[in-house]
Amino acid sequence: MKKKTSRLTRFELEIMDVLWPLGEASVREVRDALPEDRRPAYTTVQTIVQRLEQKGAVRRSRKVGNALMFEPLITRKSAYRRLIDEFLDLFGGSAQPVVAHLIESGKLTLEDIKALEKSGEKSRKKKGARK
Amino acid sequence: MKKKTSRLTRFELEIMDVLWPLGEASVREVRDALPEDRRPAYTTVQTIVQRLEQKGAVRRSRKVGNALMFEPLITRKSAYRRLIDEFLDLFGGSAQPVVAHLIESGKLTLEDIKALEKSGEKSRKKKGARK
DNA sequence: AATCTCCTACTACAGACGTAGTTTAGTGGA
DNA sequence: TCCACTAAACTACGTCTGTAGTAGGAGATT
Repeated sequence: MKKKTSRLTRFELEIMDVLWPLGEASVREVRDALPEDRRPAYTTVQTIVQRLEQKGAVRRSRKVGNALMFEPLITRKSAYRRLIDEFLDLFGGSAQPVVAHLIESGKLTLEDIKALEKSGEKSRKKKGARK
Repeated sequence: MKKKTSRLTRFELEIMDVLWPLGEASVREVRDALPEDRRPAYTTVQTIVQRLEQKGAVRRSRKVGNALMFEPLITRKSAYRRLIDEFLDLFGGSAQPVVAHLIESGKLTLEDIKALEKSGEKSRKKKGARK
């Protein structure tokens, strides 16, 4: 059974967003990949990576020189899903009020919907099998 | 200019969800309105209401007996919007990945979106003058 | 007046987060 | 071999949240 990975915070997610595409990275690489403006201290990134490790979201893959490499243990999809589910709980678990707001505020346009319609159909057809 | 009301937490939002429909309520009334299972101590609710007061989300409206009544200072709409905006920031500010996930997980159907889009259009037309 | 009750005010506290300094240890070159 | 780097490990700390206890006031009950 899937290990119950706990919720990721904003910053943790940002770091995962670096790791997911790279497959693996050292703390320094992660830090360097963050936008230059608000780029935290090396040790700050290190701390967060450690916390991600404790949470079971990443693990040490190998050592390069004297630096550890970290790789994701959870998928972007599962992390996103988790966040979204928790967020929806704030609104009684229903997506509708949220989406209504998105539309009302113009954050979601007809174009978006059309695009989603396409990819949504495709992926729904393609995957009868699970997750 | 609009006062910068800070973000509401899950529990704070739950309490606002009691206050919004009622218009005003005492701490006891708020507490009693919460679901009987997980109903926190009286003083816990009191603390949260006080924090809501500090955050500028509610204010004391009047005194009934020896109890204070509290009324919302912010609208549900603005609070929701705030939460949603912050949440979207987690995903780079775009609604699309979120909505894509909603669709994929079956939490939202295309029909839902279309229905919402219609009403959204209507309300957007209706109100050229904002907020 | 002495109590009882209910409410407000104040205080507390642990765990999560963002943030980072300090100490220690491993590695590659001089 | 010894040093300079750089990374890992540990420690720290303020703020926010959920959670609640305690002290003290004001009205209701004898």
